[in-house]
Amino acid sequence: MKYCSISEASAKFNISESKLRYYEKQGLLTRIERDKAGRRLFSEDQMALLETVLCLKNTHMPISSIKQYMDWIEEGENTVELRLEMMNKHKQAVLDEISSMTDSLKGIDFKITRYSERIQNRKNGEEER
Amino acid sequence: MKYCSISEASAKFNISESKLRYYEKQGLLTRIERDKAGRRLFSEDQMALLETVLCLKNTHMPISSIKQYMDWIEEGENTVELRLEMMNKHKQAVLDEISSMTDSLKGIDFKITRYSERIQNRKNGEEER
DNA sequence: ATACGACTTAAACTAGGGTTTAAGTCAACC
DNA sequence: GGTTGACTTAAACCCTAGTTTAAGTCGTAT
Repeated sequence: MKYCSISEASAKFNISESKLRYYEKQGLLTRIERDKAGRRLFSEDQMALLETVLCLKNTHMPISSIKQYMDWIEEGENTVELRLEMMNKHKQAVLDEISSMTDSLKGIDFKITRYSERIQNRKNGEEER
Repeated sequence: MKYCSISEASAKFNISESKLRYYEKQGLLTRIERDKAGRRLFSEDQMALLETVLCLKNTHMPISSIKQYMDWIEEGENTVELRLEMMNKHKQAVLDEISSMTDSLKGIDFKITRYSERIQNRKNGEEER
């Protein structure tokens, strides 16, 4: 099995090493092995789990909830229903947030249109002088 | 012209009164009038500006940037280009964020599918006993 | 006139999410 | 064998975005 150092993991996911250490400290990443010098070694499994953590982070799940989810993964097969329920709820929350952002974007687009018109009108006015 | 009290504004936009006060204190809402007892009165113009603030908030623009934008609105016509540029940049940032969230959502959907399968397989296994 | 509810303020406090710091270990090169 | 560079830790610090608190004002109903 291939292992990644913290710098490799950091590069692969484009996330700072300090964040990786922070996530481990917060319990988002567990069972990370160490070499004899005490350096973190990320197994392929760990890298997959990390990718999941980053998906959840990226969709604004709070660290405490991600921790709960990762704890359930650790706990094993009898938490699959809980995990499914959590992911379904989170999916809906993400869809809601995206739709709310898309809505607000319409207001922003309206501003862009109006400002462009104003600038254009000013230019036309100048020509007529 | 019709004026809204803070409680009406709060109800209309479904935002707490303390946030409205906070936004005013941070300079996101300016020139809010007061009645003789010192209570805030939101004009229709103010309500429109507030809606804009909430659009920007909702799309994760930091308070300091929203303040810059509102200051430019106060400053008048000669900041229209700056405002247009800011809105264009922000629009792109929002589109990027939405697309990144949509990407991460695929990972979440994959989990949902896999968990559903595992639960289904378990049920099938039970039937066969 | 007094009690009540809605309103006000500045300032302190909280939570979330990191980053930085201080002090130290290890191993490989010169 | 000593310096260098990558790594480690716990704890302190920082910023953003609010919420809460303490103290007080106003005006209407009783």
